[in-house]
Amino acid sequence: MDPNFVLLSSKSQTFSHMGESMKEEGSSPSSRGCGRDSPIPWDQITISNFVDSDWFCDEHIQAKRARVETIIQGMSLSPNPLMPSNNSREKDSRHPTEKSRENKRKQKLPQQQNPQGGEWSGVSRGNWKGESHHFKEQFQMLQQQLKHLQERLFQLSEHSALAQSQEDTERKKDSLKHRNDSNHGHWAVGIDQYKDLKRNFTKGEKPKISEEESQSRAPWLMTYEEKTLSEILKKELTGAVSQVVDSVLRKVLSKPSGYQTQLVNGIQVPGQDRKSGYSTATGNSRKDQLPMASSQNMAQSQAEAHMGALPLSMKKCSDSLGHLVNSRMTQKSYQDPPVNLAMTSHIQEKQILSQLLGYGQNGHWSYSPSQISSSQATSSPQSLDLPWATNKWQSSGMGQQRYPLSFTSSQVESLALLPTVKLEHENLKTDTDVIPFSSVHIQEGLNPGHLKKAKLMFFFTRYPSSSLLKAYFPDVQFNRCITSQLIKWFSNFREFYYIQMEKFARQAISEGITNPNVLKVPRNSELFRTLNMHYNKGNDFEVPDQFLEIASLTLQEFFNAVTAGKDSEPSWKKPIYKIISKLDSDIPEIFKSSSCPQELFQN
DNA sequence: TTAATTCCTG
DNA sequence: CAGGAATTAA
Repeated sequence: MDPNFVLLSSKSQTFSHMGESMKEEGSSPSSRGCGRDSPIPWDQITISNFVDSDWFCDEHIQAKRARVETIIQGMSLSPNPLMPSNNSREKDSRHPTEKSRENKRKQKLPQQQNPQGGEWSGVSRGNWKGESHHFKEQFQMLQQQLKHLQERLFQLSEHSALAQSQEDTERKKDSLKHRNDSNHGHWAVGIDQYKDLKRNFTKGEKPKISEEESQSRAPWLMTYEEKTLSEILKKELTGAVSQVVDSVLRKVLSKPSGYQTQLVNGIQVPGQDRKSGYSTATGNSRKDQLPMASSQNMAQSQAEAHMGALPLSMKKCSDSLGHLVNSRMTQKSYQDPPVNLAMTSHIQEKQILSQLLGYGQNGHWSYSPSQISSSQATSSPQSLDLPWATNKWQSSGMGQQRYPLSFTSSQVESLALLPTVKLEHENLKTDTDVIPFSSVHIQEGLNPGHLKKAKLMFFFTRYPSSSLLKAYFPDVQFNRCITSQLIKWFSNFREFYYIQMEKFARQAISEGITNPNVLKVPRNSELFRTLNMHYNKGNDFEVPDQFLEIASLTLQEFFNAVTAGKDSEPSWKKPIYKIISKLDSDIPEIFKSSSCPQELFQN
């Protein structure tokens, strides 16, 4: 599945706003100087620094408060300010030629896409308008809560700095113990007035950070009081935010009941046949509105039948990148709540929230892989290593279905084939434990690994259609250029193939052979060696007998034609081409794997 | 027109 | 193997 890169993009995108302040906090020398520098994720940095290092840097408190407020506002504000920068980044990250090509297509197609897209967003807007209001209200509630917390914290910090009696600390100890025991007295430290709010917002679900974990992660020189405050703040913030997010999602997911069964693109809906989902989709279905060629659809469902959801790239080959991305993202928001809430990263949730709030539509969510990789490469690993996101992804199994989570040696080796930027990206991910959907992410272009794979595929198909190629290169982002490049590859393969056949056929004739039936291509023959050298350099793959038979037949056809003196005719090879073109066979399913060459070589 | 193919060249 | 020209089929 590729929500991956949609998600990744959204990660970098959604958080770029708040990330401005956060990253600054996590990595700026000043904060490092105050707090002890430790490689902890920034979500923790922000919180623990907030209560920790700020105890020692009082002059920063005001600034940090402002930051937190900015963050919260950023969550409820329009992400629109992000859009322009993102778009420009997307464009800038592309090659000029590619860019112009995309632009051309975008100018050509809008008539077909926009009406559908517009109708689509109109519908969703209408359905979710009421929800949006509610969400905004909840967010405002959150903001207020946070302000209260900040004020409270500020007061307490002052108070504790002035008069920190032993009696006090003893009492805090007790309350902390009590909290550990019962998990009820979250506000035993004297913030009782927040108890009710806390209950309202946490509703049984506890933040993942356990007491021990957070203590071991933040073993600062804190008093119990401070620790307690830290814990409370952490739990409160994470709990409240996730609660709101979850409630939002619950409402959204339960709302458009009809969509759920229709928007099953790549998403297994229990009790619902996915293919019937395709066929019975109505005009309201996103799927139907995707401007895709039917052949692509077929290839898609065929591929999906074998490997689950396809990467986004396959859905983008009709050049309607943004529209398709958008629709796919929305599909995610329709997923089955119980399952997918667990599988949905916070990034996704925030992304969805942004959409629910009325932003991020009209195809502005489109991202090129290059943009994603570049944005990830430029952001700090820590900012990417969001523990909750990682945990949820690891437990989701979504990424695992299509993307190997760990690097085998061959996979690492294969990375050497990737473009430089991609390689850096991969390494970054490896280092930061955020591997899931990035290990085999969508390729913008074809790399030597793809060439290798294509050559092996030639053993099975000499005349692959573009739809077939799309099906067998799921990790490639198909566009006009890539498609024709692949087609050209096979054309070149054929060229070499036919040249060899003609050459050896003539050679046989010159050797005085009269019976074409003796012309074979045994594995010890020179012809085989030549072919194997060309298509299977390194002998990584066992040349199928089927191919050798076809080669023999080709050889005989050339032999017959030349013997009959047809080679004097203008296009005497054409009949031979026609014969051979009908001899394509099915390609083994393993070739559909995005990490195909490696898997083949391992076996 | 466009995509696919072949042929030719580097 | 890529690029370009020419041809062909849709």
